Amino acid sequence: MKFKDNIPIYLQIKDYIYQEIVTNRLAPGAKLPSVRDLALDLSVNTNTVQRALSELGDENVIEVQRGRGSFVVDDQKIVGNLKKKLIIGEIKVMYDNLTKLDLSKEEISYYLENYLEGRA
Amino acid sequence: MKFKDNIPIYLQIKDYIYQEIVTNRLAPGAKLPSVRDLALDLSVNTNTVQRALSELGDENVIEVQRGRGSFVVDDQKIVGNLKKKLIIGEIKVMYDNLTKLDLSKEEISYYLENYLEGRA
DNA sequence: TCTAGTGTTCTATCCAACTAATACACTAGT
DNA sequence: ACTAGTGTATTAGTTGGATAGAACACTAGA
Repeated sequence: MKFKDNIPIYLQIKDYIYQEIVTNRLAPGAKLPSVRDLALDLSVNTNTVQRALSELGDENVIEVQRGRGSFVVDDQKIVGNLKKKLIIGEIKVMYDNLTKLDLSKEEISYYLENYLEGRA
Repeated sequence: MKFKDNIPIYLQIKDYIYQEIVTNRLAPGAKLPSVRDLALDLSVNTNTVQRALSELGDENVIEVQRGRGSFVVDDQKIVGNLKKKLIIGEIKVMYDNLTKLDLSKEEISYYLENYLEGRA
């Protein structure tokens, strides 16, 4: 996995795991790879993975069990809420940043339609 | 000015100046505050401002003149292109991130409409 | 020519993120 | 009991961003 500069790796790992969960590649209740395996896969240090998983545990997105492993929270509703939260979060950041450029709601709407058309 | 953690301050200063230019609060050809004044205004170190301005200069968004000051590039077309580039950039990041959550173009469109409605 | 205002450079220090290597603590199966 | 696999913690070292303070280099006007 390739990481962007200027954004802490442990945050990018969190995002990666969010994605795996929301897309159901890591289903509710599923066991995550061990911190050591993840570190190998992502070519980062164990401590960096540890930090990411630890925060995900604090957020109740995964359940971290000493000696057993880490597991996606086994609750479809929580996962659904997470997905919605991530989606709205992305849209809000975009909207707020465009607002800072003095774009009106109508202008934002216009640019969005244009962009989506280009993806047709 | 308040800065976010996890994002280098000099990058946030760049974004801030982008905004000032694109919104015409800093018109083409206008003189920017000195690095020392900017550092005071933003409550950061001179060197941090220096780094931001230096990069903006490399990008030809401003013209940095030793002994005179820094000036917004005096070319309406360049400013216009900058604005478009920033807008498309914001939208692209949002779109790509939502795609990573396995959302289809139609789903993205749906969530966007919903969000914009809520801002009516 | 002097001076105030500007950008530029340098040295030193601090801190968070990251790495490396190792050890510790717990769990489950044999 | 032992062992393999797991999360957790510690100590040490590197790097990039940010700070502080000072000096240098250039410009324009008095």
